[in-house]
Amino acid sequence: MEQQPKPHEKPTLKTIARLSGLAVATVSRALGDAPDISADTKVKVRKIADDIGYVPNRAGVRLRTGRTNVISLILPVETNMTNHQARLQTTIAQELRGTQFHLNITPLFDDEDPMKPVRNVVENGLADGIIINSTRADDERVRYMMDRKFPFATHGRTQWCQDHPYFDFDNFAFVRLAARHLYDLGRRHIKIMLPPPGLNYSDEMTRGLDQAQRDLGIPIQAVADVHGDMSADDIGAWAYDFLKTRTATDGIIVTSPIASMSVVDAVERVGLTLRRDIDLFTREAIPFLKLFRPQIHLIREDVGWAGTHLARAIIQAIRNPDAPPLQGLEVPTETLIF
Amino acid sequence: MEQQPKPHEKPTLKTIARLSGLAVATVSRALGDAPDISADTKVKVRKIADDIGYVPNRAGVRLRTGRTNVISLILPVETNMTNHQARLQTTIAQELRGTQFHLNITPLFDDEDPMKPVRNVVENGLADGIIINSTRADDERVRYMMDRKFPFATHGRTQWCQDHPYFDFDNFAFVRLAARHLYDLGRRHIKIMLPPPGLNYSDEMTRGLDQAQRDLGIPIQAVADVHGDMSADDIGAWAYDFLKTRTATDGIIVTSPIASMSVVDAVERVGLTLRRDIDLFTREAIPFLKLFRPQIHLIREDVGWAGTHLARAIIQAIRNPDAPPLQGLEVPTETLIF
DNA sequence: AGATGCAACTGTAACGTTTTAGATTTTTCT
DNA sequence: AGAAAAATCTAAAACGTTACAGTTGCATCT
Repeated sequence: MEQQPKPHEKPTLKTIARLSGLAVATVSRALGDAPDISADTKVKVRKIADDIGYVPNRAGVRLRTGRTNVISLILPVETNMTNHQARLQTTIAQELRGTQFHLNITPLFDDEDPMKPVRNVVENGLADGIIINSTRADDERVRYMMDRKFPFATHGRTQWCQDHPYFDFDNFAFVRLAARHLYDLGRRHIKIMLPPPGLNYSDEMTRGLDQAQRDLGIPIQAVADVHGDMSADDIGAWAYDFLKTRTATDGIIVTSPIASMSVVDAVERVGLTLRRDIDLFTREAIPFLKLFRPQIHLIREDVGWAGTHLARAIIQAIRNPDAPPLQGLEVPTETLIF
Repeated sequence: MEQQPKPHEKPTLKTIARLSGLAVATVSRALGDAPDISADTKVKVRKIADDIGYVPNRAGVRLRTGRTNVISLILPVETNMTNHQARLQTTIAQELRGTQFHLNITPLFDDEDPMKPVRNVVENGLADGIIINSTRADDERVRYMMDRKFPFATHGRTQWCQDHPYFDFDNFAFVRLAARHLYDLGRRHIKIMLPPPGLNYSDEMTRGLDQAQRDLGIPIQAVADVHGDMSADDIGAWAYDFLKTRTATDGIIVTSPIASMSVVDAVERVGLTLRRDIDLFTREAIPFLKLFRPQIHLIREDVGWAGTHLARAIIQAIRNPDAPPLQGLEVPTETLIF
């Protein structure tokens, strides 16, 4: 056991072994809290490790165990850049602080198969877990990862979501609430602009729409030819044409803040006045629409919660695959309407 | 050389060696295009590698060479969540597509030393290169990385920036342009809200401010007690008080879109009218202020360019450390005013 | 013929870690 | 005291890669 003030290089298990007089294997097992190492030794090794600032070499661990200590967040590169995204990432990263996990951003481009990044990560062992969003009810990526028992969490639900970790905003409830709100304001000619079809939350909103029509006994029309993730300009142009020809519309439900701004702009361009002639209901993650037009009715979505939850969920899925999956649903209520 | 249809496992160099009848070392060197391998062999090896879908094991490479093939983007967790951030990341990721590099997000929290993540990455070899932003003129992180010859690129300049890769928006020019624009509109009582002091771009703006005062021969006051990264509510409250008491103000220059919205809100609350009583000049990365109030004067900042440039710059710095550093400056011009 | 040079390849070691099987010491039991 | 059992530690191998020092076979030179 040489208590030499070691040379100036990155400490490894070997360094601790030399310093403590123990074998490398013993040091490894001591730090890993293995049952066949004495308490004394564990304390001693831990002490030395802390003193010299030992940090396990990721490549070594990864090569030996296959564990990467990386979580991969797969993000569609959206045309409508939302601050949504930034906030989600930030909170995930925040929640990962203090854990061994690093956050890796894997972009998903419009022009490529959504399966590609997933397959890449799974097959090449690029991460211990994956977070995806923009789920479909029958999501191929989810099926793929479930089949292979690869840890993942989804932002948005799927048809199998009782069996996997997820976080979702309750868009079914959102639409019902929005419709009810507009109805209570006396609106009877309500339209809704849905997100791109095929996505699970679009389906949810359609369900919410059907339910709302039954609840209220009035028809609510989903507008065709346009959806919430088109460019602001396209939405604006469409909304202008639409409002110009369908003057009966007195209420409109919109999914995204950017789309809302375009719609409001169109409303004003055709000469209508918010709250007097027409009411608009939407939701937002980052509060700023209030400044834009205080007349907009809106519900707050807590994306921070989503990020925190997803981070916890994926860690749980990695560390404890047999535990019940962590699931969360943000249900908008009357009290969240501003 | 067994041309056996290999078992169903991840192909490695060993697999190719078995298939080709060559030694593992030869295969490695062939794929690495080493000079002492015959062209025939290189072709043969490459063919087999492609056929069986060989992808180098990152942990193996990393352990052996120390190269991580990771680029770390260190992002301050800002209170004012900007879509700026999201866009920057996306374009960096986009530019990294097709390279061997993965993008790692390392958050920098308000409550921690900005040196911490940098030191962590450098000392533990967590990445091959680092991208940072929110630079100071005398930035400790930059000094640290230059001393250690660790590849990095900065979003924002420093006092040493002729010697390292960077991308920056020319805030000096921005302020001059903004002031000139307001001056040409007849404004003579101009105020400016600066970003937090200490940051390099804040210094740049102060320089631009001084220059503008000399250019135009009028005083332009930097407002105290408030700066561009405070919360929207705080800025709004401050702006309200300010405008209530200093009615002489007829022009104001603001750095961020969110701050602009708050200021506009305050302007309207005190009963002033944009363009008639007061003009506001700002800049934005994602176009939406035009929808908010078309009366705002604004310049477009191309964050996409920033991301693309920074990605290229860091790759160059990693692959070719002795080449002159890639540097870019986005200079706002009259033609970019909308 | 023997030496020299060269082109093309190979064997071995090492990066840092964990696992496995085994070795050594200590304790407990009779 | 001696044997069995338990506690504690260690040596070696392996993960996939690349650098280094050879080795082999063959052509060229003197």
